Amino acid sequence: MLDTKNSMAEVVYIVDDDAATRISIDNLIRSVGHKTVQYGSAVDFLASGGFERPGCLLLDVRLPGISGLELQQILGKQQATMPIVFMTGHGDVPMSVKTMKAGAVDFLIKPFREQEMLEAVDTALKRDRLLRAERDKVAEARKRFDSLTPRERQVLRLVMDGKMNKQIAFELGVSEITIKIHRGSAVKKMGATSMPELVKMAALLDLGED
Amino acid sequence: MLDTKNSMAEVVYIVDDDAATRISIDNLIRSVGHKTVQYGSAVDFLASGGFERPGCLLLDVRLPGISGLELQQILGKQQATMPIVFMTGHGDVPMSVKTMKAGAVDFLIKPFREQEMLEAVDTALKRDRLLRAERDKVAEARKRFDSLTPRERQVLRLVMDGKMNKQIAFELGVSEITIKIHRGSAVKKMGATSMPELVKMAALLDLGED
DNA sequence: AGACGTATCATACGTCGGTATAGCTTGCGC
DNA sequence: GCGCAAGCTATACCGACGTATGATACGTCT
Repeated sequence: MLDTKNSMAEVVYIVDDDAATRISIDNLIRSVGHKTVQYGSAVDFLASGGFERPGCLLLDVRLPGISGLELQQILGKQQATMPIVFMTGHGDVPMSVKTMKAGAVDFLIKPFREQEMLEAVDTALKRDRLLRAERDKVAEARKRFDSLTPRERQVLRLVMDGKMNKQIAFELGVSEITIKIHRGSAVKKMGATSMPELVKMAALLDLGED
Repeated sequence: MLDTKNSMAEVVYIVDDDAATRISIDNLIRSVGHKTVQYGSAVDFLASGGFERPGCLLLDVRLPGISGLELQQILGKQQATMPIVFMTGHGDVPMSVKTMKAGAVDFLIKPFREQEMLEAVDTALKRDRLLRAERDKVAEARKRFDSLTPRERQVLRLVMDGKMNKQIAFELGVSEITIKIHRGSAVKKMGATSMPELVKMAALLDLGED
């Protein structure tokens, strides 16, 4: 019962080249019940593949080899959207602005107050849960949509545009009964049990959007 | 034909207590075809009520009376979400991070490159158009939804949950034909011509969301 | 009292969506 | 060539949806 609440599989990754700092932060984060993993460089973190796991990243700006800023770029180019909290002793405004524009959760100046860091971690983990939940829903919808035949996809798009079966039939130059067949199997494959549910799934896929 | 493209009714508001800086920025912004209005203080800008008009705000952090930071807070508490580009000669990292977290588009250090400023303005205006378009759609949907009777709203919510007329009738303890009546007038009042369209409108109002 | 909006219900009719059954063609891979 | 998925079509039937017609009841505002 030690592992309660929001620390399930979530890991707070700490990447800093200074061992003392790392350990200090590690203790702080673990004191509120989060799991942690430390790395001394961006390369080590990347090699671990942990960036795909649920959690967040506490990242020093200055690092040997790949810098924190570069790591953010690299992660950004992937689908990996792990929330990042930057830490630095020597930060300037343009640097902080750049990272924030790129989606960083926070940018803390060492030495920071413990409370600041803990709040940033909370925000980051919360954001990760939201993004992850959204991404999973989209991925599931995408998977189902990809299982449709080309014709089924085509029909589904027109259905999402609010067109009636007979109109779709006319547009595609086929008979209405054919549309009914395609529509029926499309809906079944998508796993929707009602029109509203289907429309919400389609919205996740940018189908028939305004 | 001088007023083309994206400068229709959009105004770039410049708030800075230094007249020379103001004029310099004003010239720059107008040189690329944007309309501008200058203010020497946050109070003057607020008094003008311009924050509800389409456009963006170039805001000095240091201002007499209400500071730029405070102005951002004030605007944030309203529905007014005018995109803000901060400018300052003496900014620190915590300040820039705070404003970025509060939604600022950019945070520029004087002296800045002209290109930086123009790009920030473009981003800000683009964001304003998007937010404004979204806000208008929501407002329109809200207006129509508010014109429904309580019963119609209730029925519509259940329809958005994917429930059939007969199920809704059972849940509300009335006959199915009654539901059909309410549903029919609700759909008509909402102005939707198809289920997908209706669901999308409902999504804007957080009706029957997952 | 009368007008109005809201809510309720019934009957009837027409449209739309959905499925089952059954048959046809085409193209691809083995 | 054979099997198979995809696509197309027809007939038939049923349930869900929608609307028109007509009616009752209740509360509010004037």
